[in-house]
Amino acid sequence: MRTLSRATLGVGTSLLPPSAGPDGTRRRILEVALQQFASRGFHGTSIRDLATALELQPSALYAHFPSKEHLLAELVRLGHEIHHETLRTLLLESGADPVDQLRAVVRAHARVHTTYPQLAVVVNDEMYALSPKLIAPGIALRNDSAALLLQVIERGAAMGRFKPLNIGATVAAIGAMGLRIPHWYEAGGELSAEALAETYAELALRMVKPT
Amino acid sequence: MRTLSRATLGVGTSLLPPSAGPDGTRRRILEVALQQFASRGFHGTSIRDLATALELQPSALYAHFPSKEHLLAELVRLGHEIHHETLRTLLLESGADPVDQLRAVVRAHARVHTTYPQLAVVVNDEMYALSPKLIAPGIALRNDSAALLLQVIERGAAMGRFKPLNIGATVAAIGAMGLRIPHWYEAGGELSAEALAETYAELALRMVKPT
Amino acid sequence: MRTLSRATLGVGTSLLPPSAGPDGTRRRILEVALQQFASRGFHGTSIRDLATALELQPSALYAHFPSKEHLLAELVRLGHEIHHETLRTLLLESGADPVDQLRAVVRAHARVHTTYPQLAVVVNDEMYALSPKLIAPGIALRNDSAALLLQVIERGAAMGRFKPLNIGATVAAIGAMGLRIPHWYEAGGELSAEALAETYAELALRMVKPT
Amino acid sequence: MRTLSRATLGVGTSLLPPSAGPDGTRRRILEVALQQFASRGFHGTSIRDLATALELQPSALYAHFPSKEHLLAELVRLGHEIHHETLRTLLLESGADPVDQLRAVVRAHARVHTTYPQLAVVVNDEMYALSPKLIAPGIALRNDSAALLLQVIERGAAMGRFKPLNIGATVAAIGAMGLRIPHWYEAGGELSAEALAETYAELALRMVKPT
DNA sequence: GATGAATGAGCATTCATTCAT
DNA sequence: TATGAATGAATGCTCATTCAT
Repeated sequence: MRTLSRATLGVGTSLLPPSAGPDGTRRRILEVALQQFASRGFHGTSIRDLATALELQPSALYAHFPSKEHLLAELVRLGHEIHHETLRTLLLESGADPVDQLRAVVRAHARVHTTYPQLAVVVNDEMYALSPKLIAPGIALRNDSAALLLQVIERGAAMGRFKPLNIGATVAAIGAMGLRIPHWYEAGGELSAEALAETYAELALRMVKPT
Repeated sequence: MRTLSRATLGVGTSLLPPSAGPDGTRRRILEVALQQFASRGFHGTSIRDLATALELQPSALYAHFPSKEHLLAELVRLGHEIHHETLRTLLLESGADPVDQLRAVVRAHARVHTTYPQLAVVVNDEMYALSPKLIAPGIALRNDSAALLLQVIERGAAMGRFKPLNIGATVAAIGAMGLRIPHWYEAGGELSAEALAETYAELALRMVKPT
Repeated sequence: MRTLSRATLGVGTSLLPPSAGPDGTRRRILEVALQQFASRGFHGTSIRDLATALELQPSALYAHFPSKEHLLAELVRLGHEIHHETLRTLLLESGADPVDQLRAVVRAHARVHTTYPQLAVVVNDEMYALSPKLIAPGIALRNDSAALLLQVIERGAAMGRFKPLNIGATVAAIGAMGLRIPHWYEAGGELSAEALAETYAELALRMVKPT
Repeated sequence: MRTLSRATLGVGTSLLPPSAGPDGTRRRILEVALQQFASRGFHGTSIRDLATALELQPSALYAHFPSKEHLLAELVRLGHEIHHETLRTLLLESGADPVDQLRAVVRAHARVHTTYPQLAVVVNDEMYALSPKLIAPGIALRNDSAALLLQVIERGAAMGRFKPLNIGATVAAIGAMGLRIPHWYEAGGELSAEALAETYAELALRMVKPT
């Protein structure tokens, strides 16, 4: 029995970043897998489902990926890569002021989730379908991103610019705000992605109550 | 190959609320299913997995539930029930002040997620594995809860007690904070559930910048 | 494309010894597998082939054996067991005379191969399809049997009753004579199984040139 | 899971006779196929296995052989050819004495099996994977060889030089001795191929008890 | 309530083979 | 000659579920 999709994920935006590789069957497979894993889950999507959507025989996929799990692993890798990359880039552009830095990190976090919502869903909700070996690099990158946010807030607190409550809980809360975006935000609606990012940055600043 | 569980979900707390029914095989099945659906997902858990953990034959489960999907439906129903019940109770106790009301709602939201983390995970992440018919009541309850939070904030804003930014985004953000708790919070750690609830209530108040 | 069977293996005799277990689906599966592995080989026989011959669904076999390989392992185990058992029994009955002993061993070896030809074929030709773990006990039993024949001849030689040429080669030759029986001998033909066993015993005696 | 090879087949000797054709990809394919068919069986070896060992793509093999089965057929043909050729040659050199003739035939039989053990294994154990059409010439050649041995013994018996027991069983036994050589004989061990051939010839003579 | 044998559909994956390049 | 992408059938096996006992 077919069930409801997880959410109406933004259509029309490109599903994958350019770093996913050049057009061709390999990229098509990644895109179809991304869409289906995001809406029906990894275990809820069969190789036949993918093949049908691709108008290919199931066996043809194996010329491009050694297994269904490797397909997921590649998507998770891409998702972590674009997330990490975006955070790093915007943070570097933001200067030394903790307020600007926090704004930059939260904005980046939000923008990644509005730009690549399916990728974010797969990374966050389906990553655990991977075997320990394939999951490890993802866990590491995720911890890196949390650490980055933590350092920004701790530095701001040390400088007296932030008055955070429990820092760990605050970091978790700010992270969570972005993580859930793909589950409710609709691209093309009345709230633009840029406005959402700006709002979330402002909310984060309020959470650490800067002067 | 067995894979990592979704998170180290709090062990030792009772998995299900008393409303799940009296002890017995039926309750044991619900508890095992809750644990496995939460850690491996609905599609990632087989009836045989459940039966093995229960030291029962797969066919024995069918004396208690008509299908695997009904098992999930019952868990989702219980999760929504306890969530709604908790919110309603704490809100009724909070009086008319929007600040107290917001504090009550956020506290309740957090406490549900620290008390029944697996149930929260199943409700939020696995609900979409249900067929449209079984999913509808859950969607309705969820919208109710969001509406409740929205009303509290709008009333506070109208009374001049809150100065929210975009209200929809704020409601989503506050909801998200609680939803992610089961994925990182460890019961018995240095942060007590009560302290976390208090912290999240305070963060929410900061987000709407009350006077 | 279906190919010729390995040989027209004796039909009408019971395929498996009583030690294979009581009648029922499990035994039927073993018998069908034995027949097909013997004639088309382990890799040339599919689970669907077995299921078709059994008038069962492929999945039904898995209630009785955990895998196709375990099915083969059980047949190999039975084959080694009956071989070892037969040799041991006849040898014990034969008294202390090396001539009688050699006669007993060779007769037993021949009789096993005329009585359970399919089992012998599977043991000898398909055993190597097993993984190292499952193959080990079979290798051990086989070496035991060879050692037994070796000891009889060596003792006879030490007593001056036998004048063997190279003992290792002689043991191999006597073993080989029996091993090939299922590939040419036809039960019910003009040569009775008993006469064949007697002839082979005599040939073995000639090979060690007893007085 | 990779499994044990059928036996430690003599390495270092040339796998194929010169008649297999000149060096080049075609011969390399034949050699690799011979090795793998001998150790894992025809059905247990895939075109991909061969291609991997050859460091070639699976499709590349089809420039040299029309199908996997034709590859096997060519190996079987070569095996029968070399066997028949060796028997014929040594028999022609042996003169008219039945004792010399039997010695020659058994020696030739043994030498073929020590010189081309993999080829012998493929011919004897895998021939039945061929379709009836491709298998027929092999069966014929094999019967010719048996007939040749039979005639030598019958002639010797008629001349009073041999006192065989049941002739059919004796022929089968002598044939079997050679056939099993690849399964136990190790080239380079303490027993030389020549010594083994000599021993087997002597054993055969003892079996027919020549004066 | 629970079991054990069975079903029929579906699973991920591998097979030998083809074909345009 | 060789490749890389593809096919279509088949592989061993697992799935949720049923049913007589």
